[in-house]
Amino acid sequence: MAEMKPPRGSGSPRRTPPRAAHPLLPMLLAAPLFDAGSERRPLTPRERQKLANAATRLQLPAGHVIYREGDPAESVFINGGGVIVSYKELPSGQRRVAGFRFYADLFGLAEHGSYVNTTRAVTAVTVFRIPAATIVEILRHDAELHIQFLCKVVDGLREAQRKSIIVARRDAAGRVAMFIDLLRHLGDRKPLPSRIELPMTRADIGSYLNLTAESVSRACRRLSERGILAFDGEGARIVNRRRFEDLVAAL
Amino acid sequence: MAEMKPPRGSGSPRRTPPRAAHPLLPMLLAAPLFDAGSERRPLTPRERQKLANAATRLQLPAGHVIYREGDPAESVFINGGGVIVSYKELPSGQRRVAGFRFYADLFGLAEHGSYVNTTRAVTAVTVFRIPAATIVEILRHDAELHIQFLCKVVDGLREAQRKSIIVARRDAAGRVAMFIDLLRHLGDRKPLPSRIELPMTRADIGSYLNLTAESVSRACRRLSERGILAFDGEGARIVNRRRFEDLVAAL
DNA sequence: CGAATGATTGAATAGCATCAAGGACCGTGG
DNA sequence: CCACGGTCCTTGATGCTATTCAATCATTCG
Repeated sequence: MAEMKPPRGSGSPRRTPPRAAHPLLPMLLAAPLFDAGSERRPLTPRERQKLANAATRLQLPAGHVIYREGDPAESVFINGGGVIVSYKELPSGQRRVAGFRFYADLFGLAEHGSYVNTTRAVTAVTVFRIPAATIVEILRHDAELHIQFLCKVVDGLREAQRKSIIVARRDAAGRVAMFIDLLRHLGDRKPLPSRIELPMTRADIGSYLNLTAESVSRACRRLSERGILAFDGEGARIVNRRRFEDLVAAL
Repeated sequence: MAEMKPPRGSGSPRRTPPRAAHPLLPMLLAAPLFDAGSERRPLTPRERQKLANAATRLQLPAGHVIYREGDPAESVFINGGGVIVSYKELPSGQRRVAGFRFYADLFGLAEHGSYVNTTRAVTAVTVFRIPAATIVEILRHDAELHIQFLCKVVDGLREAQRKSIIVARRDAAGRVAMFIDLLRHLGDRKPLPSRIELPMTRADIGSYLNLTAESVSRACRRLSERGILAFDGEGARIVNRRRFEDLVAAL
């Protein structure tokens, strides 16, 4: 009765290759604060070069832990390609995924000198590491870049609030659909893709959505059965856009 | 069997008076980004004066809507005293409370020139309104204040993440306890208070915690029955600190 | 006093978590 | 080449807990 469902099993770290627009220079993309209508303004080549001069470029394999919660925060990071997961380890040993960081995302902002989350590479990634003291000095002397930085942090705040909205739904299928829609809108792709990569595990997705991996699995199956999404090896394809968007908007 | 529970009913907007440290000047309090050990540095009198010169001071009654989601974002705001709730209206008519803003909190940051949430005064409040163009100009020319601003935004990001952790709990009583603990730690009060004001409605608390007002009510009753908290008119008192902290830490 | 708002309580339902088991895939080592 | 262990995904049966629907009570305001 169940249609052919391509199981996903994979015994090891993921290996989706990162794809970066301009692999050698760090990039930030953030929505502007006050200028209505204006599109995301990317960093200028000069600004990127200024960051690059202060940054160390790292290539890390999937599974690599970039920093741990509580470590002294000596650097901030910019994702140069690939997917990174940010999470908290709870006393019970459980993980709570705070979010995923994609290309041009900023992460590693500290509180009182320590990192608040642990971050781990989901796929192979490129990251730019910038010493904290250096970035403060750069921002102090470059008001324009400072504002871009501020915009990016505000972006992070919006994402956290969007997450709250998603998690507030009670139906697991709706949460998964909204999660996929969230990923779909990342990076400002002009034609919204109909296929979305899901390199993270079901457990990671579930931890982000406040669901168990089992519930995520069941939700995916229901979405398949309803003809809304199709799940293949490491991604999902939107089968019926109408119903998908209706489900996402159904709040 | 149920012990005397002072019901809370109140037919109208709340009227808890705001208490501000220095009512005439705007204030921001934010944890520093990288300096380990250093306490929250408040704004200097000069910085406060600079903001005050650009700000309009407003006194608003409880229930007053400060701005609505989607309005053109012409100003940013600093809470000068009182409690403000920030929420989103969903198509279904439901509300999702994003958070509460207290003294020295910053709010009204836009995305693409529009406000993303609606904010409403829970109690009578004092707010400082600063035109967007002005604040950008100030930050552009005052790197130190700009960094304070950035710290405050990062603070907001942390709060949103803490909310995610709270909401991830399954038991309603635990969520309510963590919510009360969150409020307890606001403002950096030296001796943590054993009584916490709850000027917002059960529905608002529930919306913040992803619970119905009924569930909040039941959770409060259970916390009473277990001798952990006592609820009076518009607040809660910690009866057994040990068990309260155990419950809050139980993750 | 009557209307409105908010809080509380009760009973039935719906939905996810839990526990348990099985299967698919990958890398490794004999 | 193939068997093995590990990781991840899937599926099933059961129990628990918040939601829902409904009713009641308290308080404030006109």
